[in-house]
Amino acid sequence: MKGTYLGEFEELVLLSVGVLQQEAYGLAIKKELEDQTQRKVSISAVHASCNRLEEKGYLTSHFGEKTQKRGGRRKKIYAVSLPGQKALQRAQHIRKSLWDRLPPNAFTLDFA
Amino acid sequence: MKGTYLGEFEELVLLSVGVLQQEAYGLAIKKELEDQTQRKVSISAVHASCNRLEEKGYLTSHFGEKTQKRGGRRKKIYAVSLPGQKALQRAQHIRKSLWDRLPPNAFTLDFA
DNA sequence: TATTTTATCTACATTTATGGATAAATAAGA
DNA sequence: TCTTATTTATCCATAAATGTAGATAAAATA
Repeated sequence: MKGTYLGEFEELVLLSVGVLQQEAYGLAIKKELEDQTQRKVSISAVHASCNRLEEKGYLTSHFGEKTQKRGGRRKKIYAVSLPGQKALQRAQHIRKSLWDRLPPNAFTLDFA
Repeated sequence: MKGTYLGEFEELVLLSVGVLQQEAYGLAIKKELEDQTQRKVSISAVHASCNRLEEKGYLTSHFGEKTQKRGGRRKKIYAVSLPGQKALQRAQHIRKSLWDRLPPNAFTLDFA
């Protein structure tokens, strides 16, 4: 089972890339994750995760054009590949199938 | 971020325990996971994961009664604690909030 | 006593997240 | 042009978390 799944953090990174579109590069991904999760995320973790996702074929990347406004190295822009989209779908599907099998009142809390 | 989240495998284990109710013990959890994920899961991974989830307070456990029909050590029956339910809820919520932020046509695939 | 079912333990390899240092690319100013 | 500041990626070493195999022990029935 090791390494065969999307990790949870990886899944969030993939989703963030989908959300950010043309602005999906390291720092922006970090910020998006921090906003949504309310936790501190290290930039190294984001880069490491993106590299791994690219190795796995779930992300693609290209370097952005230079802009007039800022200094700084070019942004490495990521996009979710088709296999990446399928991996997201698969993860969702597995959870949903378990979710659907939960007996009524399995939990005290209301899972709206 | 390390260790602050439910891992993906842990999340599936929690859900399986919710599904199985009174039958939520090692082997049954393994089977449930294998059925739903279509992958091989080692029994050690299940036990290790349950132990860790119990340490984190997301699962509780008690030993089942002896049954007439079989030999064998008593089953250790798990249940999802309230914090465990909240952790599941939180994981869902974070994904949903990213999901909702996806621009239309962010993905080629249809995420029904 | 033997057999079955299950948990527990131990050791380990792999994966993941992090911090910190460094390098590259760019713009702006002297 | 030269220098400096800025923005970003890359690299490295490491700590922590995760999943696994394999051995062992315990509890139960026959």
